[in-house]
Amino acid sequence: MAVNKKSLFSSEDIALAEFAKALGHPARIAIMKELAIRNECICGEIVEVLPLAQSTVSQHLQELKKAGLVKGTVSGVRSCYCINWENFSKVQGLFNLAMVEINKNQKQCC
Amino acid sequence: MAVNKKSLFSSEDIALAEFAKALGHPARIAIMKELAIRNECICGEIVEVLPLAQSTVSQHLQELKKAGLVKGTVSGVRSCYCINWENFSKVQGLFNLAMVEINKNQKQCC
DNA sequence: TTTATTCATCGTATATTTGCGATATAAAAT
DNA sequence: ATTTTATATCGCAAATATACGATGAATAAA
Repeated sequence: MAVNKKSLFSSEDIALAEFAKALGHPARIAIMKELAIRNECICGEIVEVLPLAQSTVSQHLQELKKAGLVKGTVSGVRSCYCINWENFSKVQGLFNLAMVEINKNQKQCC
Repeated sequence: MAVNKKSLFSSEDIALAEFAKALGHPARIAIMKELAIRNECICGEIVEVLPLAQSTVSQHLQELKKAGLVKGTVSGVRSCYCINWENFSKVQGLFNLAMVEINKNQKQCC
């Protein structure tokens, strides 16, 4: 039991769910907001702002990276993280489209 | 350890994350899409469309309900599910606003 | 009244996520 | 060369999610 059935869904639904899941934790929402308003996205500064341990923040950053919403470059000892605009805008656009589609003619049956 | 630290974040971030998390599984994306295009949202019909067992679909529906994206009414033996437009539109709007805010002036530091 | 239908919930197994401290690695500073 | 600093990763524990079959509850049909 508890087999992974996710591959049985359409690739669009999988992609939308991956985007949503990546943003499905307040820490990752906070990280994205923080990255969006900073010029300098040094990892340590993100850690300072969040109420979580350094290793935990690092993990959340890896997840955002895995989902393609964020990219990182090392510069010396520091690690600089940025929103991966190319991908983020694209996927966020697709998500938004899906939401608009759902919102169309709001059928109410009960 | 593995304590739940979610309450340490802003209520806005928590709300946004809850919305995203509710949509963070392809089955729940598929359910929302299905509900959006149907006049009659009988539970059994949703089950037929998804590649999952009845009990699993029921669980996913409960999660969407818990997140306020869906509401259900019993009509006889049947159970009718609908998108909770009032709440869905509101939360989806807030999420969209947050995304727009993030997208503003797309700072690139690395 | 008995039987069938529809759906929710329980119990359970497994998988995944969340979180931390400890440790590793690699550059920078001394 | 040694120490400090910044960050990633490992190992672990606990929490949560995913999935199913079995069972329960309630209405409808026979």
